[in-house]
Amino acid sequence: MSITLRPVQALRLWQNVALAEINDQRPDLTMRQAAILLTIYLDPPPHTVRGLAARLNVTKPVITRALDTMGAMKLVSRHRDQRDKRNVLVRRTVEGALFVERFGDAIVEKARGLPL
Amino acid sequence: MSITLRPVQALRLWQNVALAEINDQRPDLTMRQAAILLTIYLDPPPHTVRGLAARLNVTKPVITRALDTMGAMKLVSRHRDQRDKRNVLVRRTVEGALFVERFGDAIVEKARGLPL
DNA sequence: ATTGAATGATACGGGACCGAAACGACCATT
DNA sequence: AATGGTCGTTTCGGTCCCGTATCATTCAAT
Repeated sequence: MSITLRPVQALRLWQNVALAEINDQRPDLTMRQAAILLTIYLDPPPHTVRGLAARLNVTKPVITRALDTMGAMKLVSRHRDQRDKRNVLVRRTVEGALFVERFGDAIVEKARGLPL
Repeated sequence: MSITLRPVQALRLWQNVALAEINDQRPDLTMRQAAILLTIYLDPPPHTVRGLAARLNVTKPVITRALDTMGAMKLVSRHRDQRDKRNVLVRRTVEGALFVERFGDAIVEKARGLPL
């Protein structure tokens, strides 16, 4: 068994989530920022700039800038790797975990309300 | 009965769709643009700038600019309302319909591949 | 110690978006 | 015809993002 969605339901779901996100106070993340954030919170650590860039298939400055922005939002934090000081380890934060959790709940809620 | 998703599944779904969108050639839409496009294709016409602005709870320039961008991408088209020439009617395009259809299919596909 | 590779950050020019305000075209009422 | 309201667009100043190229730091191998 797997999650079954019809295309029109999928689109309606995306629309409803997008509408909800837009109307929240929080400045909305770009698609790339969202992908980075979710990767940090869903994929197993450690997460480095280079690793994230490879995972998303984007350049490193994209990751650096996204971490700047989301770091200012307190959604992620950066730490130098003490074993190899070239590396930066990206870590989760309490605020970030809460944000991701709320986001997941919002999607679930919109999915529940979908017409069949 | 309704669509049932667990939060972690919802997040994984969003991540996978975002990752797929980023790696497609197509320049990705902002959250607002996506909401506008989906509203045009899912909600019943006619669609006006003012109506879309009210639906999304954003200002009119946001709609105008999004229509500029997505019009250049051929995802939507604009037409003056001949009955009231102040209005602009936003219409679907073949390319836009195809884009939305593909997007829906992509979400469905990612949902199907979700671990339980 | 020196060299070369690897990592992440930064500089630069260009483009897109935002909110607020002003604008032109159009309609409806008088 | 004049007036006030409605609709969509444009302008303004500012911020953020992008891709490319370059930079400083650190590591590893000589």
